[in-house]
Amino acid sequence: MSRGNTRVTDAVRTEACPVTEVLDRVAGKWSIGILTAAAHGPVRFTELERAINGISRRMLSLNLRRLERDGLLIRTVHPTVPPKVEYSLTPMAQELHASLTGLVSWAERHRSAIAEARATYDTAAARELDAG
Amino acid sequence: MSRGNTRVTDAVRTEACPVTEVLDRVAGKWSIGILTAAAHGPVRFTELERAINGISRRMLSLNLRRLERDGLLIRTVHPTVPPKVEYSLTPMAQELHASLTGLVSWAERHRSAIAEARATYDTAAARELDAG
DNA sequence: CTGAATCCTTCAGGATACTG
DNA sequence: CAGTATCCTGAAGGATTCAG
Repeated sequence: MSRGNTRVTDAVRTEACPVTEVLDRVAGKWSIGILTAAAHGPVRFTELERAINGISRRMLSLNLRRLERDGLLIRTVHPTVPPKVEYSLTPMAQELHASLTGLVSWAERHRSAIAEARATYDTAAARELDAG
Repeated sequence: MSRGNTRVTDAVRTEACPVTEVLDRVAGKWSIGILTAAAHGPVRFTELERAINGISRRMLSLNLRRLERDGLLIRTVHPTVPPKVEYSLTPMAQELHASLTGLVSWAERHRSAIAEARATYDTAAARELDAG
């Protein structure tokens, strides 16, 4: 999520708006996908890369670091050759994943309704352009 | 939800698509705040502007349009002078708001744990820099 | 295999000014 | 009151390359 030229520090912002703090954990194009992909046990880097359709190696790495930093992911390095690194959710993240499941469920249930609403809205706007 | 010997790849691909759609509706700095602020009945534009700390008039307007387009907000114009416009959640959005409440609750419960994890992570990184 | 480093583009979002 | 229009910045994210 872009914050533009906001001058407010993170500390002040999160204190003022806890809602934003939630979003920051889940924000970004890939966080939910990573959390979902890692929810059912230890997963290797390459497995995640293959599982999450369209993610770049860079973004996967960046997001894994951020999630690990926030205490949502456990990173386990097996000192073998070739290296083997596994990621899994912390208990805290497991809870988060449960909430996210609710979101996913909502999206599945209303996906077509949203598409329809959007189409209706757009045709209405187009008609106004014709009329005006 | 697949478990056990189901391969991660298959489990995630089927979820990753709606996941992206969810995120698109909730993405952005203000969507959750707007949905939360409008959840308890019709709210006027200026009321939202005051309720949501730090939002600009432009972003409020843009997000209201987007939410309305997706069928999450109802926009009611009262042809009075001065103009009066009220926003309220559609039933679909009410359900979404229920899920979002879970997210907010999660954030409140684990906020300090996240801050602590972050501090630990950062000090560990700093120590490695010193050692190296 | 698991990354980190670098460069580059896109776009959300802030500041500001204007309008019915 | 409830917006729209314009300009601009900074962060997200993609592509590519290098490394342990």
